[in-house]
Amino acid sequence: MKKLVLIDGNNVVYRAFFALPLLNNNQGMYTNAVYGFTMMLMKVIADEQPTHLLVAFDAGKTTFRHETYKEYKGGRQKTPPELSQQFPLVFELLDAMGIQRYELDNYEADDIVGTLSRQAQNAGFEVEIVTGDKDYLQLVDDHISVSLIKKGITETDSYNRSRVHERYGIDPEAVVDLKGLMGDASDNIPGVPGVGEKTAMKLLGQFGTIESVYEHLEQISGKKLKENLENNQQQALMSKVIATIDRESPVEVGLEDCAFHQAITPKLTALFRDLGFQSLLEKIGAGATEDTTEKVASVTVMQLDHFSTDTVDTSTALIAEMLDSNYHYGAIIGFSWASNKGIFYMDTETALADPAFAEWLVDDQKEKILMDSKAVEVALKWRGLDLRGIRFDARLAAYLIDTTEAGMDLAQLARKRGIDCGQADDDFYGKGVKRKIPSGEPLIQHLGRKAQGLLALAPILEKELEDNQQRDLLFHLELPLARVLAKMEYTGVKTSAGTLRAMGGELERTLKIIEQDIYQMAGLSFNINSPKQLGEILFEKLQLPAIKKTKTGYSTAADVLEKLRGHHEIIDRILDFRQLGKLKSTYVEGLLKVINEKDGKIHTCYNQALTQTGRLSSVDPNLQNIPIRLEEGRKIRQAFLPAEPGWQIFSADYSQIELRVLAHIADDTNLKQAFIDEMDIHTKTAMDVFGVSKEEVTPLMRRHAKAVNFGIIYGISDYGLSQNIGISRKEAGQFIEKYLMSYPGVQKYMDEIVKKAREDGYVTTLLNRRRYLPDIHSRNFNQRSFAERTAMNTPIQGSAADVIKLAMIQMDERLKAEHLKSRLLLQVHDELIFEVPDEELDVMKQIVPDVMEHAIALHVPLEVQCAYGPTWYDAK
DNA sequence: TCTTTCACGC
DNA sequence: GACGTACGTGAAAGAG
Repeated sequence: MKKLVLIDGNNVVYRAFFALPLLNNNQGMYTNAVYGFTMMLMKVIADEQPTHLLVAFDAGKTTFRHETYKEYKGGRQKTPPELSQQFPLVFELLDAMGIQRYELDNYEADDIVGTLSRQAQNAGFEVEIVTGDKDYLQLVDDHISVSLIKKGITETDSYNRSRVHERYGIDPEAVVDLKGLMGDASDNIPGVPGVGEKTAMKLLGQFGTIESVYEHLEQISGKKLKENLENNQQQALMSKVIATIDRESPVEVGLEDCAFHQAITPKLTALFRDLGFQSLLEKIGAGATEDTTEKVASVTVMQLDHFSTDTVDTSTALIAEMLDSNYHYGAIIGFSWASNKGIFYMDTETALADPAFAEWLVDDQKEKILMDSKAVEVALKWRGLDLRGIRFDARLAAYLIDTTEAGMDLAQLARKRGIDCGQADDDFYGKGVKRKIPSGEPLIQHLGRKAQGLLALAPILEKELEDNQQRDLLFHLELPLARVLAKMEYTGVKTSAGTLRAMGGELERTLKIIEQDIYQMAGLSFNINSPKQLGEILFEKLQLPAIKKTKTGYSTAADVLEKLRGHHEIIDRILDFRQLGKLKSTYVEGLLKVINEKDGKIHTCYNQALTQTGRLSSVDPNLQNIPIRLEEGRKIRQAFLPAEPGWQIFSADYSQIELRVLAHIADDTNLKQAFIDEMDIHTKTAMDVFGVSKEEVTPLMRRHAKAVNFGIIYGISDYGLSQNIGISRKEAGQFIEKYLMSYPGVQKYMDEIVKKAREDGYVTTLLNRRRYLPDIHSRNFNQRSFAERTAMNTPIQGSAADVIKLAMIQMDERLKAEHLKSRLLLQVHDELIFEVPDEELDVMKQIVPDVMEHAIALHVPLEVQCAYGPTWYDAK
């Protein structure tokens, strides 16, 4: 069977442009509309399998419709240049795919589509039209259907005759009558005043056409409506004419010209590559692999069987290749380095056994440039080698320059700056199950190129830091911090597997009981962990009211279940089951899996170049989200112990560091004074927001005030706040407003930081950490609001991160200076956890708050609270 | 293998 | 008024 797909090119390109953020390729061309259009096109081809395909475009500004009505499409916003630039690219793409495209002077895309669809139906084709424009529904016929783009760019709704009738209560032929009556603001078609969709549908349901409506005017009830119809008869009829698609336009392409055969041509892959469409390249099975290898000339890499200082210089780029995601336990594939003396390679075994190599590594005076220096340092520590003289880390530098670049591969970072450094690791080694490690010359070449690329990249990154005034941030904060973190990770935290196993057994028994209870209440067994099955039980079998839906079904999230508490006793049991199940799977079983058998410790990995705010993150395992709020979960902390007998776990946390930082940055008199007076900040906020005295603050008021402070710190919206404390969005908005009125300095800061973000495109923290906010200019309300809240929030959260990082470095130095045995183990955003010998407890109680509180001088005092005990649980 | 949903911390 | 709402990590289910 022959199938013709007709696409309204203008409409789809427009939709794509507004649906997607402004993407750039590496040449600075905007590509979002082309990208979205291509996605849609590929999806349509895959779904419809057309034998014939044509994309129609509007030809120019004026059309025959302007002769009838010169205001047609008047008042439209001019096409943004970012979008018009992309049309030539769309044409190029269609040509490369061998797809017929067509425009016709004096006509619009819909006339072309209307004409061809009629011809095709007569010739026995099935026709599918793709557009976002509802006017096309008038073309729907027995063999013509219209796919309307719903949202995004690839989601569509297909309309045939019966669906049109179902949705609008009229036949497709009457769509133009509907439009004539109700008008269309976007095309500047007037219609009849006071007649909208509902009235028009009613009238047409009764009389069928506009003409017939006017023949039966006397039957129409409603004085005003009748009057409007009478006074605007000409306008209504003219609107109908304007809205009617010309199905007899002088189209010069024939159906046979639209024949389509899918083929992936070199032209197409080249175009995708130019546009930077990596994911689409992969989709069509032409990943970036082959041709990058051909382009790169080979480099001379000397393979050494022993280390010589003649190969290194005052500055040397070192690669210790590791592919395992966990550098504590992963293998080192090989070493390479590059300096003024050349490029060198040593296999792992040889290098690790060579004392001269070890001596160079440990030499503080021999400066090394690395990528992910902490990982290399830790991996070498496990092999008994000390790495010193780390002068530069390309990963950290890239992270400071632009947080969004931190995840990039060395080759990607280099290529962006015009340095050829061979293939990306994922391309060279393959990824996922396909990963394999080549040996011999290819590996040597790859590692050699990486070292060479790193050597060339470092000064460029350093220059960029210089331009951003971020040199201090790297050299005096992140790099020294990496050394501290390396020590913490390598040290690890002693963890009692016995304690965890005992908790696991206990949880297992409780879960069994709860499980049985739930099955009994539900009347059958099912998988409680499956939101799908659980949803069906709760909302279908038990008929509980479904409050929220997710994309795939009913939401069964905790906040939803919380609201159903009174409805059925099963809810409480499910919440218990969830809570305990989480403890068992993530914490008991998860942690047991990562205890090192040799030393009985857990060694986490901190990611120092990931978060957009400057905080650290912790993986493998995540030790920054060990339960604390609920007692059952908090007990997990009993498994974390000091490594030595007679030692204690010592914890020190900043009290309200974010709000203190806010008081400082915003320089708000009221907020500063609250901290100087050592007030309970949530009570103080409650007093200000609710306008009451200290004594009048109720626990509920304090709880709400706390949520407001929480919202300020995390940059949540009025909606988020309303959800948190279960009030209306309007009330939440009023809380925020009251807050800002009470703290005018904060209000001023919020206004100014958003303004600054718009001017600069980024915001900064106390120590000049940067976060770019391209969405601050977005036309999409959501994206823009989000960027604005981020602008307000990032300096607060990021500066707090700066402060604790400073404190960690200073703490490390202080411990060294005072020859203490106490060790820093963990950081949890505003909290430092140490292990401390009993005899050092007194001095630590002095030193730790001293260092943390004076890590940096703010306009408000910083306050630190300490606690200690035999386990992490007891340090409260 | 990838995506979605849920839950833990700050 | 739109629309979906702080940042992270990890487990489990289910679709492909």
